[in-house]
Amino acid sequence: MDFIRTRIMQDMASGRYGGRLHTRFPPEPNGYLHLGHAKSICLNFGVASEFGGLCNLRFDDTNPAKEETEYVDAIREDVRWLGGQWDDRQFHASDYFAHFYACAEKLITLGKAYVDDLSADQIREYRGTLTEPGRESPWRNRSVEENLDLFRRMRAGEFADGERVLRAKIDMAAPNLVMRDPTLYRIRHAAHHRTGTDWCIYPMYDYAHCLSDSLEGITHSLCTLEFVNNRELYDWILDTLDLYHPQQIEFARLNVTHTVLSKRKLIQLVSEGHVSGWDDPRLPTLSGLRRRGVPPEALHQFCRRIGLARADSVVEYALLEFCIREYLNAHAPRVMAVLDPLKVVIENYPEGQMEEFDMPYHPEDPAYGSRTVPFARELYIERDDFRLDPPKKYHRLSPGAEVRLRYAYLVTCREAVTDASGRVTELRCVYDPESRGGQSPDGRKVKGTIHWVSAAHALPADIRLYGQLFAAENPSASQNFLDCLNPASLTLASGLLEPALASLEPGKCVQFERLGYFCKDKDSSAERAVFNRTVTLRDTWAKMEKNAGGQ
RNA sequence: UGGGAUGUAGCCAAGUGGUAAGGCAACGGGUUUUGGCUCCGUCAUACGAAGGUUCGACCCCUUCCAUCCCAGCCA
Repeated sequence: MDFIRTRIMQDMASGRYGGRLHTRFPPEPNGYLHLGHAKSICLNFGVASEFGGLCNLRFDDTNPAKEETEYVDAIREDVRWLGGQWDDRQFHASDYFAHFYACAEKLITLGKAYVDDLSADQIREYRGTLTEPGRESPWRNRSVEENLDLFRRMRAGEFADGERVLRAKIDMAAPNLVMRDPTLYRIRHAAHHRTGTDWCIYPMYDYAHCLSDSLEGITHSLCTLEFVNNRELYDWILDTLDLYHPQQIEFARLNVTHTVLSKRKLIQLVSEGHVSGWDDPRLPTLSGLRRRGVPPEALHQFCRRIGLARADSVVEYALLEFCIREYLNAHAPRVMAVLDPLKVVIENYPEGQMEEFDMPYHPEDPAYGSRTVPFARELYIERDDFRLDPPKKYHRLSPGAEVRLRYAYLVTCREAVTDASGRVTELRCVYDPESRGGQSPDGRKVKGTIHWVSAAHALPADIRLYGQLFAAENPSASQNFLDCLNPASLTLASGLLEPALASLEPGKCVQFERLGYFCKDKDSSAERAVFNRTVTLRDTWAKMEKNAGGQ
């Protein structure tokens, strides 16, 4: 049990909020959601359902310059995909602009806020530094009447952008810089994606967030660690206004190796064309992960396993891969596909003959049913499943060696045909007719089993093989994170699929046996399917070879 | 340098005075018609460091060290 759930249980037991639990997921609609947001979604919606509470979806749209409706729609889709249920509780900070304004007038009346004529640069100068206290603005002690008048005129549009701001009157010598008369409102003559030109003054995050939480009756306002300093202001505003007061609790944000989870960097990757879009399967965006074939359940497991604490941490990408494999192993139908084809001719199999094998879609779960797969004299196998000069412990095909063609027959390689350059172009094999289904008729041991497709029946397909977007473990540590971009993050292959795959719907995930999990992409056409590799299978053999090569 | 937060294995993370959970990774082995899955085993004399309190300290106290956050009219 993590510290937040522990605390929620205590609060519910003590009746602190009348035994209620109400959280919120408050994204700013200025970009797409990513893995870091998944952690927050799983937390906020998760605790709500675990403890019989509610979780609101709230768009923190207080900055008209950055926010767009496109992002609102994308965020809704992503949250829904992850199972977040907000029912009729989709809110927007912009819904509360009138309330925020009224609270601001009250703060002024209380003598706790003032209109400042200082420029942005001057405000910065007056703020002081980490070690020196700030100085009070010359406009700090205006009368309530003058402040009210000025603020109303700000709202009426009488001033230009940047001309004045509304500030809280707290303490310019506060050791916490957030408390040195923070800005509450700024003037922005800009159209807001929801309120249009109704307003030309917009509230700041610190001001809007606590008031939104309070208005919605939030009990536990969960946010990331960089807001620890802001909690003092959160509390100050609510206390000063004497309003219902939720509890802000901070947790460490998620970091994952080999990727970036900063909105700024993600926007840059998309806008500069380093990736194909927000849903590029190499991106850690939820839409990218979805397109890659990552099931939402895998993300839930991931969020459960990464834990929740207050220490900065970087989770290894391998853990995400583990969670993806874990779910897909149990839920993805098995099929056969060859990504790097090598032709095989079964010399003793009659020309023109064809037979069909019934193969289960899932070896451990009969409920997945089966399909038939055609077998004929000419096949394709994976080029990597043959070696002219096999290393020790190589269980696959090589001259004279026998392997099992998955669910079909045992075959022995008689000859490898090579071209002038020495490249193997074709394998001449013989099969054992007694081994139908892949049985060993006399109990002889055949260690290797390889996948295959019938040359005459195979479906061509484009396969996108994705690797890490960044070669470096921590791209953000580099001077320019773009320098860490992995040039091999995407490689294209022309594969051959077993015919049953013709009817697979886009968005569905399957396991290409012995290769990995693949998701049919929306770019697929009737003539040619496109598959994205979600994740490879664990490959113990590749690891053995690599370790042996290192010696 | 002021304030705040955090240090437990390669990576996460429990433990909150009674003698270091769990997961990932790694390594070894069994099983296997996926070199997949699965199963079994190994993996911190040690909790940032040094002192102190205590019968007993990861836990309490003191000092120190390291890392992260804050000087937007961003969130």
